[in-house]
Amino acid sequence: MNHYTTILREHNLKATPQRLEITNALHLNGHMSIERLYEIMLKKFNSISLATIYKNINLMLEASLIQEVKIPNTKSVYELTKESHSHTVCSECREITDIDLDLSKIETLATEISAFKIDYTDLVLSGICKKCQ
Amino acid sequence: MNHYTTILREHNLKATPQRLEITNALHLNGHMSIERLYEIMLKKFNSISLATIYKNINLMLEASLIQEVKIPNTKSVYELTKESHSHTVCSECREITDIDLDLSKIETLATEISAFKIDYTDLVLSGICKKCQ
DNA sequence: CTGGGTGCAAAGTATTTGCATGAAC
DNA sequence: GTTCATGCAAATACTTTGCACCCAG
Repeated sequence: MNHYTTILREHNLKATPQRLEITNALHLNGHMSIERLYEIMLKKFNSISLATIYKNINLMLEASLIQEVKIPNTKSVYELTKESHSHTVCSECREITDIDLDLSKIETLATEISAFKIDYTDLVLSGICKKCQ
Repeated sequence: MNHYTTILREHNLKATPQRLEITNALHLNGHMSIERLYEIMLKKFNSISLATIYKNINLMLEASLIQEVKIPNTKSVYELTKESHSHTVCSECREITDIDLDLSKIETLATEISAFKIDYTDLVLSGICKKCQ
């Protein structure tokens, strides 16, 4: 049985073909906007509704199965939840890429400066990727 | 003459009372959503239009007079442009605060790992602020 | 005075909701 | 069989646009 079938059911979400295709598309593409996801989904389900996409994205967000990524000057994209990581975004080709960076020093410093108790840290590096330089 | 009068004119924007009040409100409040800004502006201009807010926010963004800040689980807020800095957001009181952190080590590391040429870095720390702990 | 800005109304875009039908389990 | 998801249409929310009038410079 598909991995995401199990995960969906663990969150009391039925494993419909539409939902499995959302997880599949995110797995293959990494980061997708609602708009892009809709285009992809249309290829498999020619009468899928945007409402279905929105409803499922919201349910999956609540279940922490996926996460929203907010990038400057861009619509939000969504990704499957994985270990904490940062993102790069290329201003040329617009590609969004995961990058693993150790932020613990920064977080320690921030806590010392401000007595703020950090739950999670979002870091986005904007610039030009290797290919576009 | 008001500082922002000068800056607006330098960008070929007339220094109208509405625009000066936007800069003033941002100066006093730090970070504001469109909605909150509209509420504040209504106190001074009882017939101001949301369209005026949107038009001016967009013009000021183009002029780099202000910047959009994207925070997880929240509508975008805007702030007056200043030196690069990070933000904390409290999940309890929702307050957004500036914090100065030296990100150069992280940026150097990121460049080494990925050959990505960084133009700017956005860092948001989510958690609980001192007051709410 | 003149060009650009404002407020209003309408249009456009994005997202959510209600409901009848259909599919998952 | 029962519950919940889907797709459609309508409703709501958010943002932009067009235009007549007005004000900053």
